Order: sequence, then structure tokens, then C-alpha cells
Amino acid sequence: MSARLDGADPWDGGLSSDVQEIAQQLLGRRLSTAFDGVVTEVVIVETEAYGGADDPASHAYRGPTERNAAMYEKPGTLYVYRSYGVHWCANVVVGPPGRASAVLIRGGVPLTGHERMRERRGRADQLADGPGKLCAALGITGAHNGTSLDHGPVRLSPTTTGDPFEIESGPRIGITRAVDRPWRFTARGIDGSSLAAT
DNA sequence: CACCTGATTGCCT
DNA sequence: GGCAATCAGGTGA
Repeated sequence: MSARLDGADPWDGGLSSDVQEIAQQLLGRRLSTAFDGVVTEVVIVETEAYGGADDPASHAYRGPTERNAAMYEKPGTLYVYRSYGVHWCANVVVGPPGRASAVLIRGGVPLTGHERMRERRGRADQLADGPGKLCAALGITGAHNGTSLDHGPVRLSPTTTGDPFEIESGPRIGITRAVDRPWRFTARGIDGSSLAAT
């Protein structure tokens, strides 16, 4: 399996209705923040697709709530929620509006701002290899929930790094409902070694 | 209102 | 591998 964006807006047209497709297309793209004048950036290497009312594992399965409100916003909106009362997890809302499907960003490879990310994580390794770790490394918090990934404080690049990779799929992690759906996607072949480091 | 669970992480044995 | 941390949402009395 392979995925290319070819410059097309991944949230437009028919693609928007297929959250699994988008989840795979987000692999290899860059997620970045620039707080206090310091840019931190990772390459997305692991994602999970979550549907709306049709997905028992989705936060939107039981309809709109105060927490999941951002999921009902337009595609390209950032949905951040608190996990286990401790961590933050970031999702990319995908279309169409009102469907409330989103892609959880589960892991990334550090690309820019390693020093700042090490400070935020309090350690030098495993900076972004988990949804909570990734948010911590980039400084993403609930304050950014509902912001635009196109114009907001948290940005998602429209293209991939260009590095070749293969996509592996498997069951989603940490859920108890709809565990049979293989909606977790991992980019195999991206380890950061060939990516520019700063 | 009380209780339970969870799209996790990191420290402990 | 086990388990505590820590809290909002969901469930039920």
C-alpha cells in the first residue's frame, strides 16, 4: 500500500467521506507549532481513524457533547481532549462537516526543535512516539482545541516529506469497542535519519 | 450525586 | 509485566 497527496487538498471532495483514507494520507506530513518564537515539528508516522455515530469507539458515537464539539466543526479543525485525566491527545477533524469523524495522531518522528521538545518532555528519547507524548513535545494543550490546522497555532503541512514509506494497518490501541476494525496506520520506513535535523 | 471507565504514560518490582 | 496518577464523561440510583 502507498499513499501520495500530489498537492490535492485531502479534506476536499469525495476523500473527505473516508476517514480511513485520510488517516493514511496524513502519514509523512509534518505537524508543527511555534510558541515563544521556537518552532517544534514532527513527521506523523502513526494515526488512527475514528468515525462518528457509526463508530462505537469514537467520542462522537453518542452524539455531540461539550468535549467533542470540535469534531463537528469543519475539516481541518484540531480536536484536543484530555486522556486519563493526565495527557492531551490531538486529532485532525475530517469531513464532511457534522459527520464528526477524526484522525488521532498517535505518533511522530522529531524533525525540528529537538532541544525544546526534550525540555517539554523532560527526557531525551521517546519524544513523540505516542499520542500524549507527541502533544507534550509540541506543546499542544486543550487551549488549542477547535483551532484551525491551516491558520492556527498548530499547523499541518499540506504535503508529505517526500520520503518513501509503506503503510501498515492494524487494530486500534487502547479501546474496548469495535476492536476488530484495523483502523490504525503506521508509516514504515520513516525513522528520521534521512530527515533534516535541527 | 456516587461510581466506573478510559483513544496514556512512566516508574516500580 | 504491573500499576498509580488524575479527571471528565457516561451511567445509574
